[in-house]
Amino acid sequence: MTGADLHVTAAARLRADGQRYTSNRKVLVEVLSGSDRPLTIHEILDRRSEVAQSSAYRNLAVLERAGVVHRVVTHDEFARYELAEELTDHHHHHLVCSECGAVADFSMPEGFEERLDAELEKAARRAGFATEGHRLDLVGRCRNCRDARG
Amino acid sequence: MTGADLHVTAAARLRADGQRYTSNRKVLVEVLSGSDRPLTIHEILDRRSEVAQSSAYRNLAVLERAGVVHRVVTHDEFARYELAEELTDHHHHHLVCSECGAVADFSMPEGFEERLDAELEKAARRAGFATEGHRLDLVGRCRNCRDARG
DNA sequence: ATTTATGCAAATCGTTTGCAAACCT
DNA sequence: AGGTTTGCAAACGATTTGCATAAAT
Repeated sequence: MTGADLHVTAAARLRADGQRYTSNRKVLVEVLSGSDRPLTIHEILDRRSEVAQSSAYRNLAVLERAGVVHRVVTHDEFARYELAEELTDHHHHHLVCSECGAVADFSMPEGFEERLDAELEKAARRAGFATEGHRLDLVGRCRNCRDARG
Repeated sequence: MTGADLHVTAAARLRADGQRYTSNRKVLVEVLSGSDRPLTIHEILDRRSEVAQSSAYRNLAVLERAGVVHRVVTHDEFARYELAEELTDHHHHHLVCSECGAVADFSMPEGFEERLDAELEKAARRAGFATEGHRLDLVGRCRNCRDARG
C-alpha cells in the first residue's frame, strides 16, 4: 500500500475511531511511510519541524489507538514508531543493535511465520492469554559498531 | 541452578568482571531467583526495602553487565529484571498483557527454538549483524483482563 | 456555535548522578 | 590507607498535561 491509498486507509481508520485526519496526523503518517525502519519522535521532528513535540506525542497516541501506527519498544531508551503492518502489507521483525540502539527491519520465510504463530497460539492457550500478536527482535551488533571496535 | 550454586555462579561472574558480590547485590539476586516472572524495581523494593532505590538501579546495572541479570523491556512502562538465562537453565519467552502490562514466562519446544535460531542467524548474516540473542514476546490479554471485561 | 486539535510551558515520573559517609580488603 | 559501595537528595530527560488559542465540522 502506497501513496494516496495509505492516506485513504489511515483516514478511514481514524474515522472509525471517531477521530479526524488532521494535517499534523497526515505529516506523521507521511514521515513514517518514507522510512524503512521505525523512527523516534526526535527523528520525526527532525524531518518535519512544523509539528510541535507535544502534538507529535499526542497524535502518535491517537494514530496508535486507531491502528495506523505501531509503537516499538527496543530496549531502555526511547520509543520508536512505525506504520501498522496492515498498512504496509509487510510483516517484519527488528534487528536491534545492542551497542548503538540502531534498529533495522527484517522478515522471515512465510512458512516459518506460520509455524511460529501456531506455536505461540498453543502457549497462549495454555496460559489463558488471548493472542493479539507477537514481537520478535534479534539483538546483536550492527555492522557499524562491529567495524568501530572488535 | 538453585540455592548456593546460584550465588557461587553470580559471585564468579561478578569477579570476572572486576566486581564484588556485596550484600545488596546478593539480595537482588535472591529476590529475582524467588520469582517466576521478571520484576520491576518497584516490586523488588517492595519485597526487600532495606535496599535503597538508587543502589537497586546501580547494582542491577552492574549485575546486567556481568551477565547475572537481564533487563526486559515490555512496552512503554518501566523496565523489568530477571536472572540471566544461563543462571536458570531455562530459556523462555514472555507473555505480555496489552491491557495491564502483566508479564508471564513461557517456553517453546526445543526443536522449534533451534529452527528459530537458525532462521534468525540467516537474517542477521544478511544484514551484517553479529547475533547476540533474540527476544520473543507474545502480546495478548491475560486471563484477569479478559474476565474483567469482554 | 460547539467540539476537537494545537502549541507553549510547566509538571510528571522512572531513572541517573554528585557527594560525603560507610564498607571492604 | 586506598579504592568501592552506599544512601540521600538533587538533576535528568522522555513523555504527559493544563490552558488559552486556532481549526474543523
